[in-house]
Amino acid sequence: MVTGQDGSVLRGSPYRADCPTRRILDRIGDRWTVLIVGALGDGSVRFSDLRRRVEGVSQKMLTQTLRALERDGLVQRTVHPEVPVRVEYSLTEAGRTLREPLRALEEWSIVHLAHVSASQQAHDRTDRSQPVP
Amino acid sequence: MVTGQDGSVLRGSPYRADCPTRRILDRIGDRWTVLIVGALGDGSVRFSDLRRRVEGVSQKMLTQTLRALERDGLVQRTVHPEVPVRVEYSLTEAGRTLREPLRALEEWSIVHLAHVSASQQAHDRTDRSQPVP
DNA sequence: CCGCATCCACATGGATACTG
DNA sequence: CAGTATCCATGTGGATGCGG
Repeated sequence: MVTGQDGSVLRGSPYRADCPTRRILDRIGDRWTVLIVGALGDGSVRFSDLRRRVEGVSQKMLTQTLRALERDGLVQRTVHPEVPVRVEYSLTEAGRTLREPLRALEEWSIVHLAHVSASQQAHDRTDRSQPVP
Repeated sequence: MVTGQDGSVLRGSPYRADCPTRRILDRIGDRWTVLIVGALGDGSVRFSDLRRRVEGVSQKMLTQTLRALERDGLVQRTVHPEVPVRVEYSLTEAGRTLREPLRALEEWSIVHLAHVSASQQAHDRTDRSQPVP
């Protein structure tokens, strides 16, 4: 929606369906993608291990997220046709590059979480009429 | 993420409600936060301007997101009690620091979007049975 | 073991109408 | 202008059961 031909940010619309940032955020902005990318790390992890590492994820969402990442060329899926089927996942080279900016965000989170939490509590104490969930 | 207090990656649970990354992602992972932070930039922007800059956002979501950011101490809200009320928003110092990791992510998006899109199309051509929404 | 299919609860967010 | 309040459509994601 809202597609402007000019690249102006202030005049034009920064919110466009084809905006790279928007596209990527729609991908990694979900509940699990970032955690899964983190959990994959450098190695090759099988499905059940992954499920244990990313505690709280349902197998539906794990599968779904992995499929999306695979489609995006960020995750490699390898099936070992053994007796009990073994499937391993690993980040592709492109996938590994995603870890950097993600780590930057993680850093920020760790550094600023205390400040953010303090702000929230101070704000909640100040304005009792808006208990913001 | 995936970092427990003990530093263990494989044993502990990376998914915990108090995980800093999880907390932050829950905040900025929504549809508008990142765009609004970007639209605020360095200056002071009034509500209606903001709404125009972040085209596509409803006033409900704009208000809601700004309130959350304000509560987090990332956005400063200033009311000018003039005839037609004028309200201006700007990033706090903490809020401005968020722009760096966000920019890193944006950079990544721009650099890798082509690759990701290509992967998607290749994947969709290869496997017609799973059109992955 | 890995994953798909189905049903369903809930949160997100858009449209609309009204206030100060 | 800058919200607040309400209703409602939709998407996300959890639970469960089945299949290869």
